[in-house]
Amino acid sequence: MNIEIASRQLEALGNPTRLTLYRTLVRAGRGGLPVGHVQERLDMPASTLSHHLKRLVAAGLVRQERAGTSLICHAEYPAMNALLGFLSDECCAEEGRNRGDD
Amino acid sequence: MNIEIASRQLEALGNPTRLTLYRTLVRAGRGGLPVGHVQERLDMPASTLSHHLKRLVAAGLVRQERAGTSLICHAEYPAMNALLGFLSDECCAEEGRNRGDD
DNA sequence: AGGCTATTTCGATGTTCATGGAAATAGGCA
DNA sequence: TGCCTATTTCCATGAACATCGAAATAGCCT
Repeated sequence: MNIEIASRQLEALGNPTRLTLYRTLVRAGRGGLPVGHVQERLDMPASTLSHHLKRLVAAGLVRQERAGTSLICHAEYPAMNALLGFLSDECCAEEGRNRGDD
Repeated sequence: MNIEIASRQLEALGNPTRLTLYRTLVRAGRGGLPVGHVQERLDMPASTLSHHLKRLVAAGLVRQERAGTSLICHAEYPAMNALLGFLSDECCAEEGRNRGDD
């Protein structure tokens, strides 16, 4: 994990539509959800959904898997955990070093 | 915590410059860091830094405190924890409900 | 092959963002 | 008050983004 990857993932999640989409997939669990199912659930145009999904996939937060004519989308839990770890990582690592009074 | 706030915070972190900036403050710990100190450390123009800092403050991720002519910046740890919680929250809440075979 | 459904790509439009120099402001000190 | 340092606001520019309809593509089934 590094700044480039982390910021790309955070940017991908930093849009209300995509965050809603991502959380829908996170809630769905390991079984995932077909694109069409997500579209109905979130009631958005297919092209818009596809666009956002592509960004989440490019960021490594979502994986897609073909099942016939449908595409099943899964949240990539390991990626999410790595990102969460990166954010809390090194918290306060320099604690005190800028004050020197304790 | 809700989608609006969370996505705004994630968007704020979703830029390499701001993420670096934020992590610098997170590492600094409770003592915080003056704007000028951050500027020297990250070697960026003051106006650019101020712009990014403003976004982090607006998102509620950073708090600023005057100390004479300097402004001390602190990472808002509770906000960070709330955001991390929101992301992992409800993970797999619907697990199995879309398949019905177990 | 032909048709059907699921999904993506293309293209256009308006919006927001990132950057940084120059000028303005805030606070402290003599 | 006048000066000095710290920081922000203003402004302009180029780049990236969000949205969505229409057309294209992918994969199945008969």
